[in-house]
Order: sequence, then C-alpha cells, then structure tokens
Amino acid sequence: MIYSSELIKGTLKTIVMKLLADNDRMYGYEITQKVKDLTLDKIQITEGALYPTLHALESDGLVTIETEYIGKRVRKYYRLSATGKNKMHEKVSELADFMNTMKFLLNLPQTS
Amino acid sequence: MIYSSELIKGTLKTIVMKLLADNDRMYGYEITQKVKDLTLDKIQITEGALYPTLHALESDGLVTIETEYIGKRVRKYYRLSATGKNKMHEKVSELADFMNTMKFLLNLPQTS
DNA sequence: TGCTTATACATAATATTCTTATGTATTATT
DNA sequence: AATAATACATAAGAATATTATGTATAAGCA
Repeated sequence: MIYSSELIKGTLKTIVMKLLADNDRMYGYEITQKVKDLTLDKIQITEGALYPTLHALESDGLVTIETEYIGKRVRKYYRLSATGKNKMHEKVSELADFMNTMKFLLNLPQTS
Repeated sequence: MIYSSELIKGTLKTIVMKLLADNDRMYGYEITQKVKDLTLDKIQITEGALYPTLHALESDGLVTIETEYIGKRVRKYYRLSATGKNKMHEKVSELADFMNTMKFLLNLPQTS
C-alpha cells in the first residue's frame, strides 16, 4: 500500500530536513531510497517533487551543497546549515503537535 | 499558534468526513467553528477551502444535502452517504497509518 | 436606532506543491 | 548487448489551498 499522494504534501520538506539532520549529508537519490526503505515502500518520493524541494531549501539557505564525482557521474550532497537545523526542529515539533491534534480530532489512540 | 497551512493540505476532506460521521449532519459554518473549538484555534478552516471541498464531496456522492431556512437565511446541512461512510473509514485509517509512519520516520514517541 | 460583529453562503484570481512526462547520461547486471 | 539502476534536471498540468471579494440576514450593544 502506498499512501495517497496528498498526504505527503506539506511534510516533504520536514522529512528531508530530518533525514539530513540524522545522516550528516545525503544526495537526492539516496534520500528517495532511504525514505522508501524506512517506510517499507509506503512513501515514495518522486524526483519531480524532491529536486525542486532540495533547490528551494538551498535558495532559502537551509542546506549547503557539496558536488562530487563518482567516476564520471555527478553527485550532489546536501547538508543542513545552522539555520536549517533550527528550522528542522521547528518543523518537526510543529508536525508532531499537528499529528497529536489530528489524533484527537479523529478519536484515535493518543500518543504518550 | 496556528499550524502552517501546508499541513492541512490533504487532510481537510478526511476531517470533514469524520466530523460528519460523528455529528450526523452539519452545515459549513458549523464545521469551521467545530474544528476551531476542538483544536483550540490551531486549525482554522477557511471558507475558500471548505465550500469547494463540500461541493466536491457532494459531486462524488459522498454526502447528501438538506437545505433549510433559518428565518430568511439559507443553511445547507451535509450528511454522509453510505458510500461516504466507507470512504471515511478508509481515509481515517490511512491517515492514522500515515501518522504512525511519520512518527517513526521522525523518531517521535510511538503510539500504542 | 445605528454600528459592528457574527452568521452563512459563494466564487474568482492567485500561489503552492505535487504528479506525470520527458530528457540526458553513467554504471551495473544479466 | 540489452536492461535496470543510478543520478541529475525541468516543464506542463492537476489539485488544492490562500486571499480577496461579494451578497445577505441576524444579533448584540451603545
């Protein structure tokens, strides 16, 4: 089962920033695979969604880029900036709060 | 604090259907107030988002409408259809599942 | 009584953010 | 040698929200 796409909307930036915080630096393709693995294929980030998001994070100064070549193939590593780390904490706690509110609204079992 | 708007995206239909399931029938304005009350103002559904959503639910056959007049003022009550109830269960459990996946992804305390 | 706020609907223009499709190219696998 | 996986990118289109605007009735208060 794959989640219907509209659920991902609004959480993608947060997911990406959290993964970058946990893994020091990652490149785009690696992020798609990591999310796929961690969620047992339930969340699949498409390239058309990911790359524009990464570019937006960069132009907002939330990540920095390190370009490397693996053989002849380019690979762009993304790393959270200090600003990005702060933003990540904000976004993660906002999302956590939101999910608790939603669980309450939907009468689902509450988180401790 | 009000949640940043992109979080609501993708969950509005589910919220509306769940409220209709819990309250038999509701009208638009009532839904906005109910959500505001239940979430302590953290989620505020705008009219520009709600009415198109309600109309979409109707054209999908998920709700039925009963129009009534309170004095001279029209009021449109929405009620879940049988199809709507099934859809509501689907959407709610998908969202619950999604939230658990997100909590795992973000290393947040897990729900029982 | 008159002003303001709340109730109650609606839609159009715009913005955001995703999907889908397409493109390019290298490397690994069968 | 052909296919799949890796790795980037962008453009057209769809979906869904925001913001602004419009109309109108009813309630509260000074």
